[in-house]
Amino acid sequence: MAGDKNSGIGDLPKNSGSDNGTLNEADIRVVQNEDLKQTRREQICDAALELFLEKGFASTTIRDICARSGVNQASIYDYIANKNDILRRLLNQLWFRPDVTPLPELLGQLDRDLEDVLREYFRETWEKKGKGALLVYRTVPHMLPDDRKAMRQRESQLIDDAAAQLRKRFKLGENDPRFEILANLLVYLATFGPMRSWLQRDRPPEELIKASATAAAAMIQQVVDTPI
Amino acid sequence: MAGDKNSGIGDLPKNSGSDNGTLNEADIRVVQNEDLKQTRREQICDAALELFLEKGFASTTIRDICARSGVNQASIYDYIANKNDILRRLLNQLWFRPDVTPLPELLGQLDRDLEDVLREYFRETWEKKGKGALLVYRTVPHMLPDDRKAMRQRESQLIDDAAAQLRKRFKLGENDPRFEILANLLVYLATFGPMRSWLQRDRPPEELIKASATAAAAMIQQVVDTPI
DNA sequence: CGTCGCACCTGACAAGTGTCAGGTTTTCCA
DNA sequence: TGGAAAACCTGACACTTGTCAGGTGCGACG
Repeated sequence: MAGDKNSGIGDLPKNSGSDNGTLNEADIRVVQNEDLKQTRREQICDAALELFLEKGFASTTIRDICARSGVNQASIYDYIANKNDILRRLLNQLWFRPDVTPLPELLGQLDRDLEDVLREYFRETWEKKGKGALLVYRTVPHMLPDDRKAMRQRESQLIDDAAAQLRKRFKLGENDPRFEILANLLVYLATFGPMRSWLQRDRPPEELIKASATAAAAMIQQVVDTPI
Repeated sequence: MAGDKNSGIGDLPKNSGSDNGTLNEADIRVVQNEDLKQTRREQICDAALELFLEKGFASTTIRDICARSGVNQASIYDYIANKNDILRRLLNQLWFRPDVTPLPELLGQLDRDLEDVLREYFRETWEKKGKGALLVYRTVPHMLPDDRKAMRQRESQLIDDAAAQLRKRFKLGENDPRFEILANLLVYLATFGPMRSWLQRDRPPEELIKASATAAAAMIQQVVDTPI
C-alpha cells in the first residue's frame, strides 16, 4: 500500500495555474485527513519561511525545515511534493494574498483623498506582504521559469490597471505615458519599503510609510499640474 | 613545496576592514605574478557575478565558476581563498565603488539644481551599481555577520550625511527628523530601481530615472514648503 | 643543454543533499 | 477486543558539494 506512494502524488504542474492567478500546488493523497494536512502544511510553511529568509532557499535543507517544524524527514513528503512546492505555497500565501486590497481598487475609490488612499496601500503592503517581497526578490533564481513569468505578469497587470485608474481619477489624456511610470513607482515604493528593514534604523516604519505616501502624492500632483 | 600551500593563504579576516570601509580580501601567496593574479581574479569574479545573479550564491558551485571562467577547479584556490572570498571581492567592486559620486557630495554642490543633481545620482547608481544592489540584497543571508554589519553601517552613514546636506541646502531646522526620512527615500529609490529589471517592461530605464528624480524633487520641495 | 621554480591540473575525500522504500506505531470503528 | 486503515518514522541510496594533496608541464636562466 505504502509502496505506490508515487501514485498518490498528483502530477507536478509544469504550468502555473492561470484560473485564479496563483501558482499550482501539488496535490498529495497519502494523508487523507484534510484538516491534518492543513495544519502540518502551515507548520512546514511557517518554519520554511523563517529559514528561507534567514539562510536563503538553497542553503535551507529539508532537514532544517523538519527540525524547526517538528515534522519528520520522511513524513514531510506526505504533505508537500518537494522543496520547490513549499516555495510555491509560500509565494501563493504571501504574494497573491487575497486580503490586501489591490492598488487599482483603492485608486478607484474616488471619494477618498489620494494621499489617504496611498497611505493605506503602503501600510497594508508593508505589514502583510513585507516578508513576501523579501522572499520573492531573494528567491527569483530558484523559481521555476513559468512561475517567474506568472508573477511578473501579475505585477505588470497591476501596474497597467493602476495607471488606468489614475488616468480616470484625474480625467487626463488617454495616451500620457507618464501615468504608467507613476503607477510603477507606486508599486515599487510599496514593495521595497519593507526590504529596507535590514538597515534596522531606529525610525518606526510608520514614518517611512507616511513619507512615502506624501512623496507619492506630491509627485502625482506635480505630474497632473504639468501639461504634457 | 606545493605541500605547504596552506601557509600561502593569509588568515581569512574575521573582521571587516574599517580603514577604507571595504571588506577585507584574503591574501594568497601561491601565485607570484601580480598581473596574472589580477587577470585571473577578474575572470573569476566576472563569471561568478553572472552566475550568482542567475542561480543564486548557494546554488552556484565552484565548478560552475571554473567552467565559465576557464580556470581550473584546483587552480582557482590559487587566486581566491574560498567561495565567500569571491563574494566579498564582488561586494567591494560593486557596492563600495569609488567611481560613483556619493549622494552627500552631490547634494553639497549648491550651485546645481536639485532635480538635476538627483537625476545624475539616480542614473549613476542605476548604471554602475545596479547589479551590485541585486547581488547585495540577494546574498544578505550568505554574508558573514561582520560583513553584513559593515555594509549596513556604510548605508546608514550615507543617509545621515545626505540628511545633513539637505538641511544645509535648505537652511532648515537642525532637528527636523523628516530630512532623514527624505534621505532614506532617496537612497532607496536609487538602490531599488534596478531591481525592477526582472519585470522587463518595455519602458527605457531613462524614463523611470527621470520620473524618480522628479518625484524626489517634488517631495523634498513639499517638505520644505510645509512648516513643521 | 640542464635544472629550477612557477603555474597548472588530475583525482579524490569527507561531508552534506533531496528523496523515498518499507517497516512500525497509533487510531478508531465493528 | 481485534484488526484494518491511517499516520509516522528509521535508515539508506545516489548524487553533489567545497576543498585540496600531490603530481605534471613548461619557460627562463645559467
